[in-house]
Amino acid sequence: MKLLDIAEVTAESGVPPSALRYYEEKGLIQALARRGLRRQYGPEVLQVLSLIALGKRAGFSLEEIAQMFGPGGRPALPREDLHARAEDLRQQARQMDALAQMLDHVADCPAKDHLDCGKFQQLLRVASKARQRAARGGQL
Amino acid sequence: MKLLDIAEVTAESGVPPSALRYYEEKGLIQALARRGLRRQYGPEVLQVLSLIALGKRAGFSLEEIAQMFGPGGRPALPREDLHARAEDLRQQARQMDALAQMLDHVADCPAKDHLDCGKFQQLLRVASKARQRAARGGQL
DNA sequence: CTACGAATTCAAGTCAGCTTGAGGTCAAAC
DNA sequence: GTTTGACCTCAAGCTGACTTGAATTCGTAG
Repeated sequence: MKLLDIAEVTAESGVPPSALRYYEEKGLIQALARRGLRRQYGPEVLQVLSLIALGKRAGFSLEEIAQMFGPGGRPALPREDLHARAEDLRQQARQMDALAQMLDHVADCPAKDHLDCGKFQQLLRVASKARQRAARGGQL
Repeated sequence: MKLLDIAEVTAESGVPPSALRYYEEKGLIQALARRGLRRQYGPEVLQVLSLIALGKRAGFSLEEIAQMFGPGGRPALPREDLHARAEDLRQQARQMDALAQMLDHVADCPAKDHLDCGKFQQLLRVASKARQRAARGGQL
């Protein structure tokens, strides 16, 4: 079982050493051993880092990510919460698709102001709808 | 044309006055007038705020949002950039759906560690794949 | 016309997520 | 055995997105 030096983890993941140490401090990853002072990571750390990157992109805080995927292997959250978050994510994914459509649209729409454009308005309504009082977050 | 007091905007949008003033300072919104010192907003500010909320959820900075949807009505970015961002967003939306599946899965999967679970691994691969060297961001 | 309360400005503070720098340690190459 | 260079720790600094608080300004109700 090959162990990775912090620099190797950085090379393969793109995550700088300072961030890796920070993640460790926050309980998201851990080195399997030390050689002298130096951290030695197992290969699976790369997957955990993918997971962290994914979670961050989805807007989760490091703390939330740790609760869901942190070392321990098992989430520190009740099943129902996990399913709720999943539902939220799907909602968010649809909003993102709508936003993508809006960007494509404004790129080519001739209107002087995107808010004047019916198509744009409609996309915005769709994107903002259905999220009325959905869990995480709040009102807008 | 009815003008809105800052408190009304807050009431309808959920965005606190301090944040509204901050957005104005950053050029994302603007009041149509002042009554004395008090800002008077047009109703369309609510749509702009929806747009901001959407953009934030998608991980854009306020500056990026201003470039895309800021006052001026027209994006301050070349068409190609907008389409590129749209493509990125769709990618991200798919990643979010994958993450949702992962959450649903870990909620019920009996494995002691999610990384031991083949299904989970597969979902992670799918989510992390295809984004190898896609524009915005970098390596992981 | 005074008083109230909602809004204003401006400076400073907060939090997350890192980065940077100084000073120290240690494995491996020479 | 010493030097080198990668890594370490710890404290301080930075950016983005706001919030908070003090001191002030006004429109409106009485």
